[in-house]
Amino acid sequence: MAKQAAKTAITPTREEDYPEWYQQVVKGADLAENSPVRGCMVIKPWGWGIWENMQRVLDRAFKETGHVNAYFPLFIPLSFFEREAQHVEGFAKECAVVTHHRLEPDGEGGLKPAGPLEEPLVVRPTSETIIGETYAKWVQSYRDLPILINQWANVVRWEMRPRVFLRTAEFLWQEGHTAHATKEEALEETMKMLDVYADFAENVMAVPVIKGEKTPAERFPGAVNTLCIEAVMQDRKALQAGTSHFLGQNFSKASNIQFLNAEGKQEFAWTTSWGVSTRLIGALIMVHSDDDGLVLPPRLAPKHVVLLPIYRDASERSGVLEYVNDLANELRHVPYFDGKIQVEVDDRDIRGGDKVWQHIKKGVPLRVEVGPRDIQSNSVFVGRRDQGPKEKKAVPRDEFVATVAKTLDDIQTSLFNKAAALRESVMHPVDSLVEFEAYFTPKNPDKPEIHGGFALAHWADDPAVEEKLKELKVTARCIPLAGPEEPGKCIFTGKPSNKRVVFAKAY
RNA sequence: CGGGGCAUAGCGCAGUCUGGCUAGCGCGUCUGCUUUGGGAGCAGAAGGUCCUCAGUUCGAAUCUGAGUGCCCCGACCA
Repeated sequence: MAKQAAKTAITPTREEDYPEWYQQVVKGADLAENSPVRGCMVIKPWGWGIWENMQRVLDRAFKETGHVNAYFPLFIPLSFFEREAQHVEGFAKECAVVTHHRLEPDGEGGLKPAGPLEEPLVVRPTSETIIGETYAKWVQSYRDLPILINQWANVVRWEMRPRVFLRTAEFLWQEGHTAHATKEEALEETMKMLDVYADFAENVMAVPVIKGEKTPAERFPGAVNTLCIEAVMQDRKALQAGTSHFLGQNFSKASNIQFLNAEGKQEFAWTTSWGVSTRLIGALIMVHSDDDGLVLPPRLAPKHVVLLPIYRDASERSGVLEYVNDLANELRHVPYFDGKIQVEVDDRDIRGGDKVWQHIKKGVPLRVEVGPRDIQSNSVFVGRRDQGPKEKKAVPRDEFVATVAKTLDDIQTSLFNKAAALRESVMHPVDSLVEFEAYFTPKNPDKPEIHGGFALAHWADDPAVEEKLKELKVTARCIPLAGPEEPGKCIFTGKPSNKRVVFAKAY
């Protein structure tokens, strides 16, 4: 007797234990695993495939907006790092520092660090300082500007509470660093890249975002202004999915990026920086996935279609495989998004049900079963990942091939719409502190249930507000750019306010 | 950095209190056979410095001491 099949592929469900569900989705989809180094993860091929797709699409967007790629060192001399006071304050506590350059026997069979460095090296938590130092050498005249460079790199921030993809000690990202002759141009760049991110999140990740400006307390250390995109996860918490910083002249003064303008006067350049990281994969998981595992938007899925040959014995096998391989080859020529349909034929010798569930847990958008019966009727049996695992239907083979790209677009759209509906359902105007507190207080404080959401409330920049927010474990996510001007009173201090701010618990 | 807990097979655990046969169990892994349109069954196999070091003892996974690592709660997290 087969044992009772679990109702969902992932246990626990989102409702039962959201953080644990997240970890099980990552495991079930074979995206990544924890490594022997605390806080550092091994990204496995399926997870890496998603990141590669993100990189490809973003990289093209950066090139289309006039940027080029380059690479700067992993190590930053401590003295560079010290130059921008705010920057130091923000990052000092999470820096890994290299102090030695050699190992030697410790006399007990092991090794110990030897050869102390004259100046310690900080493993980059971000590269403003080292890139600023380099730009200072490159820039002499207004004719050398703008500099529009991006780099793909790893960075290290020694986090106390790591979580796979969402907060890891080492993570991968891209960081754009630009220098401009005028403030206006730098501001325009900051906004332009925010739009690139928002467009990517919505059209490629199928994740609706709120574009906004950070409050002073949440700003990047050393920035004049930080813009961000914020997304709603299924547990109603917020996740910052991308940031774009207007750095003013803070870093150019710290690194001495000066140029001679057209009037022959020395000026400091205006700089920006902007980045997104492997954290986006965490966002992808928490926005779309369900209790059966990962759900991938087709535009980022490493494979769009998995073909599952079904046969009983060797005599059936060759016929089915021939049919399936033929179908795979035809599909591989079908254009989709910015390339072709990616197809996997899974003929591994493992039990059928187990195999199908593996692909469900990995979030492959389309599963196609082909057995002797289907071949007889020249049709295929199709399951969509955005629908239930049992909702499958027979489709004539040629129709499937002709409509596969459109079907993937449908899935992409349905995922976006579902996420947009979720976001709408958790946006909530709040007009009093009492209401605010109630909104963000779980019924069960020991094991908080899914609660809260995105509270839109009037706000004033005041230390008392920070105090209250900390108590509730809520943060000001952003001042939405699109939010209407609306006179009101700060719900914390009673001070006048002309716009609502988004508040939420956050990752 | 403060408070608490844990350390035995890849993972989850029992055994420790009360020292004593060859250190077990579940899951997973591997192999074979039977199965396969929905998460299989049977048979077999591999896999352990019982965290480390020192001590007590005829004998230590078990008792004692020191060390190390990890987890949870706080602090911290642009």
